[in-house]
Amino acid sequence: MQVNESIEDYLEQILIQQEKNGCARSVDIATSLCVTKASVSHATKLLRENAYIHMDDDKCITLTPTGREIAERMYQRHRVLAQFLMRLGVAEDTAFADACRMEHDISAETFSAICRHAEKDWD
Amino acid sequence: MQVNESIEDYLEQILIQQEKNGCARSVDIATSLCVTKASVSHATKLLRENAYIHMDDDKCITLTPTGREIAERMYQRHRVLAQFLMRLGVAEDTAFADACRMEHDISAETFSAICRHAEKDWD
DNA sequence: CGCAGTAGTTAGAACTGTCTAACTCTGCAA
DNA sequence: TTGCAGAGTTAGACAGTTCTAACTACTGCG
Repeated sequence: MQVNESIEDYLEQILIQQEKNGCARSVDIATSLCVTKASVSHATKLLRENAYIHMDDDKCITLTPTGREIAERMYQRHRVLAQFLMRLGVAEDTAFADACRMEHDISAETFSAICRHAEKDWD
Repeated sequence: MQVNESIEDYLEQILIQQEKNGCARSVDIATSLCVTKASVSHATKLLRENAYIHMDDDKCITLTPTGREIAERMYQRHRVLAQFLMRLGVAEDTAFADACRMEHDISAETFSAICRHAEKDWD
């Protein structure tokens, strides 16, 4: 299995819920990502098989160190990109939505450059 | 057919070749996008069926007005985004490669904001 | 106890985008 | 004329992502 956009989104969402509630539930992931429970079940099966997540007996999902590494990279990108776009004058909702897609596409070099500028005031 | 990332890439590449040579050829599109001729053939079939491109008897591909509109939007985004990233300090090659993916992801609002800042000097 | 609601899984299908392999067609050169 | 090279197409396969529909399992209430 290769880690692609969809997989990164699942991992990031699991991180967010894990931080908030201690662990993530399939049904909440489905709601947040606007997909069906079946899609989540399919994705979590893959993620389990590849040791990105762990699911205990009561279906509580937590990230393994490997999964967490990817999830935190995505989550950090998401926040920094959104902040950066807002600094450029983009409305918060749009900034978060666009950041959610951009986070998968940019190279480490571009992300570094954006980090260097995300704190600045330009206007 | 919905216009997605892959379709946008084909249209943009056709525009670039059309500007350069008067029309585009499947084999050159394949080389530029690093896909097989079969993939191009499949894509151009869809693009023809949906009136985004026209292919004359000697296989010369040109954009219809509808196709051109999308292609020009993508090409403009590509150039502006790449310029913007270079202003942030990203190397040219990386800037163009990242811009090529980002161009599909950003909203009109974010693109406007980037346009407003692409010309500025920050450093 | 029985039933309803909630959570999760599985099977099967569809769609997209790509690939390889095999084919046609055309033009050119020995 | 023959045959090769280049360009394009078609068929069939595969992987990824999603869906619907039907299922199981658990919980809690009347």
